[in-house]
Amino acid sequence: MVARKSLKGDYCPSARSLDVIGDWWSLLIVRDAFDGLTRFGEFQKSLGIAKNILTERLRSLVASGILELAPASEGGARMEYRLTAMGKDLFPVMVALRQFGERHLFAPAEDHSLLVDRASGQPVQLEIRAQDGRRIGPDEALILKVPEEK
Amino acid sequence: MVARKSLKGDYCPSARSLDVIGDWWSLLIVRDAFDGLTRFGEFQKSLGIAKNILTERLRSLVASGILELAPASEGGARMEYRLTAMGKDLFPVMVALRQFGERHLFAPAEDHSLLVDRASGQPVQLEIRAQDGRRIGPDEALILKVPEEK
DNA sequence: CATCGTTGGTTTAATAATGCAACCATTCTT
DNA sequence: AAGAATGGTTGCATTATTAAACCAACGATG
Repeated sequence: MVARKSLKGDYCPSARSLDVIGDWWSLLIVRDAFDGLTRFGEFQKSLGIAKNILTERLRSLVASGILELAPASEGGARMEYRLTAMGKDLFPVMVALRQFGERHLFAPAEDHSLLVDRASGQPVQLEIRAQDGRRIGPDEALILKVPEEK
Repeated sequence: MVARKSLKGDYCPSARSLDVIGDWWSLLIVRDAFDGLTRFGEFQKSLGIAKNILTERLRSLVASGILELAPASEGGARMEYRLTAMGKDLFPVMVALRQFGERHLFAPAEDHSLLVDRASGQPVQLEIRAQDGRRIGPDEALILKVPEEK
């Protein structure tokens, strides 16, 4: 491999996002973080990831500003990994992935975990809307390219 | 690597989604497909991906039901890769990634491509709502686990 | 209809990423 | 103070990705 291509310079925001969280483990770590996990060992047990890889991914997520390393809330000298405000902004990504998986990757009768509104206990929904409130699907949308700089 | 772990059996729908599109290239291919690309060569040029990897990823996306291989619309014997209905359901994932990137991965003055409503030309928005219409953030939501089978 | 360029790949060899297991220093527990 | 748990690091084997060369089929051109 001649060095994995970086997408940092791409003008497509999705590409830049993937540059930060687009590898095999990062989003799973983030998912677990949304799920309340904070400790190295918790992630390691939950994901079954190799420890050296976990070390690197956590470091990378911290470096990107998605996680932060804070003194553990229970006092001890131990540290814990927590989602930053930026990390919490990945929430819609997680919900979108979840919704896709629910719709297409489970048999009709098969159980799966469910994301609910804490207040009502009812499932939450994700919607894409135009500014006038119309729901927008892929065919009603259009990507406006930025002019090539050169 | 001793065989990358498969998440097919996971009860978390996000994990299963990542099992299908969670690798380094697949979502970029899907992004380009949303962007209207259909041909092998178009993807290859757009992404700068090695051809053998592109071959494998396209095959995998077809096998997963996200893309389909159809006779090219312009008549010839050539084929083209098109998003299936299932593939189009990844739209919210793309929008969510885009939104995250726009918010956090660009300098204030920096240009980026923009997703707009085809009808009005105005940017589209992604929202997560409870059934009563309240907007929901990560702290108002809760993942209901399915009981461990064993 | 013979040739040439394009498309859509496959193969090969080199290098990078990942995994596993063993090891280690520090912190908790008892 | 001894032993276990936590949070890593290191080395080696295996897998994935890459670039580059190669190739077969198709289309266009003369």
